[in-house]
Amino acid sequence: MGVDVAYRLSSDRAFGAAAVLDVADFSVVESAVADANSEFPYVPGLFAFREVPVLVEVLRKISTAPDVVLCDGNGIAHPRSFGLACHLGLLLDLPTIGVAKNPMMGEYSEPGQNRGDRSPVHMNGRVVGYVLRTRPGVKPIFVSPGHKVSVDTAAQIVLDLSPRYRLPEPIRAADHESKLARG
DNA sequence: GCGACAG
DNA sequence: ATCTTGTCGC
Repeated sequence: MGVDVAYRLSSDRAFGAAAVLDVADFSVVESAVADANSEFPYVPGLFAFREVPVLVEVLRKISTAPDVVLCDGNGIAHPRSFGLACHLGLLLDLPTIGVAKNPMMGEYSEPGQNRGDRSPVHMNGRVVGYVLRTRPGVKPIFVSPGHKVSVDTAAQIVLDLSPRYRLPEPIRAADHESKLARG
């Protein structure tokens, strides 16, 4: 499953979406959307307080039990080692993985140019995530565990769920749904 | 103190 | 993230 939130700046509303996919063919099995007023502003490090509320709402509408939830943002690769994916996972008691398009924390080196190439992201001498190349020659993504998933498993799952595009299919699907709901 | 800083 | 038109490429 993938989750994402789209905003309508002009009307101050947030549209959360969740999409459950079948790993066999990446088809969308179930999806749902929910909207709410965006209460909390975007503050780096406090991202969860902005998006978790509407995401919890939309997940209440999903009846399929997901194996893992991919979130737009970070997991433990966070200043307080507790990003959006950690909040959502602990709150719902579900395995979660953070998938960010840009780095926020940690030290890392540029991964190779081939699909699947990755470099560990270190924080205080610990590996908190991976910079993962999902498409050859394309900007890599930043993967870190949210809840109940190891660093290596998180990277492997995300790579497996990104067969064709830079971002994993579940997140692409959720992003699409949230934007449709936003109008 | 200064700079960096997911979406 | 959002606001926006066209444009280059498979």
